[in-house]
Amino acid sequence: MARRTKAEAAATREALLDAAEEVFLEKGVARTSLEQIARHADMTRGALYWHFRNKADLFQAMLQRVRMPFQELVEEIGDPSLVERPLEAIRLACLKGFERLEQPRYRRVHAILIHHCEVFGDIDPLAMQNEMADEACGALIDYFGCAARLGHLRAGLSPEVAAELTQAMLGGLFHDWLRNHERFSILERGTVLLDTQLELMGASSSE
Amino acid sequence: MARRTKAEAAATREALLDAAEEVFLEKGVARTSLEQIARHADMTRGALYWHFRNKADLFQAMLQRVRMPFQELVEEIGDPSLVERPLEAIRLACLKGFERLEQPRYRRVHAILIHHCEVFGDIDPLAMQNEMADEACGALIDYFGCAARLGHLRAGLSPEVAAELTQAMLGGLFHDWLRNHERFSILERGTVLLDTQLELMGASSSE
DNA sequence: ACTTATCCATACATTGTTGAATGTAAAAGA
DNA sequence: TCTTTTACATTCAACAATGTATGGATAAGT
Repeated sequence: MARRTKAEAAATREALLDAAEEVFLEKGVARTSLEQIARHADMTRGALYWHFRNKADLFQAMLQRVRMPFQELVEEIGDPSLVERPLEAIRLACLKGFERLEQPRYRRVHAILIHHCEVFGDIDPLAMQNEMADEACGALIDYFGCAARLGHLRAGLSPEVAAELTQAMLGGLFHDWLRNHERFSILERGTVLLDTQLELMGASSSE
Repeated sequence: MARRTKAEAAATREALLDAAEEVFLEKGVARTSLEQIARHADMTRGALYWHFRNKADLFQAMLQRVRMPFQELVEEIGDPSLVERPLEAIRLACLKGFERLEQPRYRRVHAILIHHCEVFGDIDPLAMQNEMADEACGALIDYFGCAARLGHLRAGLSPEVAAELTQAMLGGLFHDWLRNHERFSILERGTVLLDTQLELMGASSSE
């Protein structure tokens, strides 16, 4: 066939990634062949093997479109007064994360990463989940530690336990929602759960 | 080769299931062939196809060895006074669950179900996880509702939210631990997290 | 205008896996 | 003891998926 212009080539690359998301989410990563993905994008495997070296390379490119580190969420809020209210910083960052997750692309890719793929090639999704969890937990420990020094935490509650508790709760909510997002809105339920959890853990005097 | 006695046949069946657990956990379900499983049990695919119809049948048989419904955990405690202390019932049931999960067989199979398999054949692990989650959440709502009627819940905390909070926290802890169990003991961390969470949610007057 | 590199389709060789068919020797049953 | 069934091993046909090699047409560079 005919060669495409650079913009068209970039468009087909995006189309292939979109098709990969949809088919991966529907059939699982292992059970989908590269031909199925290509045909779903109205292309052939030739196009796929031109833009990506193999399935693992395609997968990594798919992930790279939805990176969402915890620190970025806090920085995007851009409220300097949050330094004095670390619990509120956690709350707003999580809410921002919830809003992102409701966008189809973020939701689909994370659902694939967590529920619809196994180890394959040189890709280990569990290692990626570990990295994400470690980074989130580290940030939470920092913020809860700051809250503890400011006296914003309930007496007897260590910042480590508070961070582990919050991270476990958020992770469980995350997994439950990604399993079937039609059941509830993660923004709504996440707001309720996070607010009550933070209120339970916050110092009863101030807050 | 030679035919085995009935006891020996049952032993090879168990050996095949054990081998399936180990290889599934190491390589993922989709990436392991039936030949790899058979060879890991010092057998051939002939033995496997005799005892199981196909991969999905083997998988289901593997799951059937570790069923662990929430209600059974409560009933196994067998303390009738728990009716008046529903929060303590939840606590003891979860601790019993943690102890079970530390047994290698339970840990491995659940790790496979949650982190190392996708949909395949007529088996949908996400549907199974949904069933498990629904059952656990239903039981939690019952117990927290009972606790609310007895005045054991903090004022302003609805039993539904308490149940969702607890289930999300337990689920997150579950997933984190199954991802790599070497990092911490689910019994130890689970005890700490569950105790603090229940204390946070319990009525401050009594308890 | 000419060349070249790009973008993609098509065809082919190779491999891995499945399921079933067949073989077989001993245990169970009579 | 004789037959039948069981519990596997071995072999084979068929397919599905991958990776690569090749071809072709045009956009881009000069």
